[in-house]
Amino acid sequence: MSLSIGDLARRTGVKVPTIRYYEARGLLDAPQRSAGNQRRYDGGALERLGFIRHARDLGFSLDAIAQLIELQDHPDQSCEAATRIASGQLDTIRRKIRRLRALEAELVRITDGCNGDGPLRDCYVLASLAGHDLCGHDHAGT
Amino acid sequence: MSLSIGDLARRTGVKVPTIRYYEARGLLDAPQRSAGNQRRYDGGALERLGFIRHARDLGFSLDAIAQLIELQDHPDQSCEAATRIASGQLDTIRRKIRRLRALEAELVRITDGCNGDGPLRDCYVLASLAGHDLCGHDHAGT
DNA sequence: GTAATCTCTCTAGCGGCTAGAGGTTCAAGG
DNA sequence: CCTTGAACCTCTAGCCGCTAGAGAGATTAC
Repeated sequence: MSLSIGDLARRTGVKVPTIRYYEARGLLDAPQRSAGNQRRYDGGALERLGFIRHARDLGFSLDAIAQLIELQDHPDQSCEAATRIASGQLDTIRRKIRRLRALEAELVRITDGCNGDGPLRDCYVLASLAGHDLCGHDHAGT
Repeated sequence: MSLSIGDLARRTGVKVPTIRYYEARGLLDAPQRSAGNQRRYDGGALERLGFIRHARDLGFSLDAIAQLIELQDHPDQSCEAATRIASGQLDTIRRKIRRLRALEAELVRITDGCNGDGPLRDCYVLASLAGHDLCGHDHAGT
């Protein structure tokens, strides 16, 4: 099997420049080249790129993915490190969700408080943004 | 009242380089300068920066904030535009929450499926990331 | 053989800051 | 009044994870 970068892109749903970017970042090995210097990929690259894509879809950072790939290459260790990375990612996502829910609540409060057709000088949206006094709780990020 | 950029930073919780950045982006008016070319702010700047900070905390983009400021400066119009921006932001946040919840569910499934002490070659975390077959649903972003 | 479509490398840009270099000004203490 | 040390100035570059575009060369289908 010999795939051009475009073939690989079509098969994995990862865009061509992104594939090159992953190579530059060290996530993908530099592949063989054709006589005319074009990249030619094999099944292994297809698999690895699929892995990367899937992990990206789940929100893992490229650094985390690099660590996971490193782990894959040493299959005799315990998988504890891999689960640790994954649960770290889960924590990150949960923190983001908590924060966004707080923002959602606050925004609902703000938009609901405004009837939407008065003049701007009385607009509850703008007033809420201007003064913390109308806001109540502290919604600084964590 | 005459505040240095550092005073302003302390009072609003916005860092000094960020204040200068906001000025360069046109969100803050260029303030008066001291004889030695240092920025000197008045109460209006304090208020506006508070507004920006609050809106940033709620996740508004700088562009959206620029629009809101523009609206503030024309207080005779209807406040419909302001509510529209705010509910757009609410939509954005809700979309993000939905997506993150899907990722959370998938990550829970993956980490729960792994006992955490087998060898990496059998690790359910890595296997799940490698193959979409273990994953089931499509969690592409929207 | 030629035209259409890839592909190559390189650079620059997005948002929203953050960090650092290298130099000037300010405010407080002696 | 003078010195110190903190704060300030401008400018450039870097972070993440791509994305877009220029200008040139390779490949493929007919």
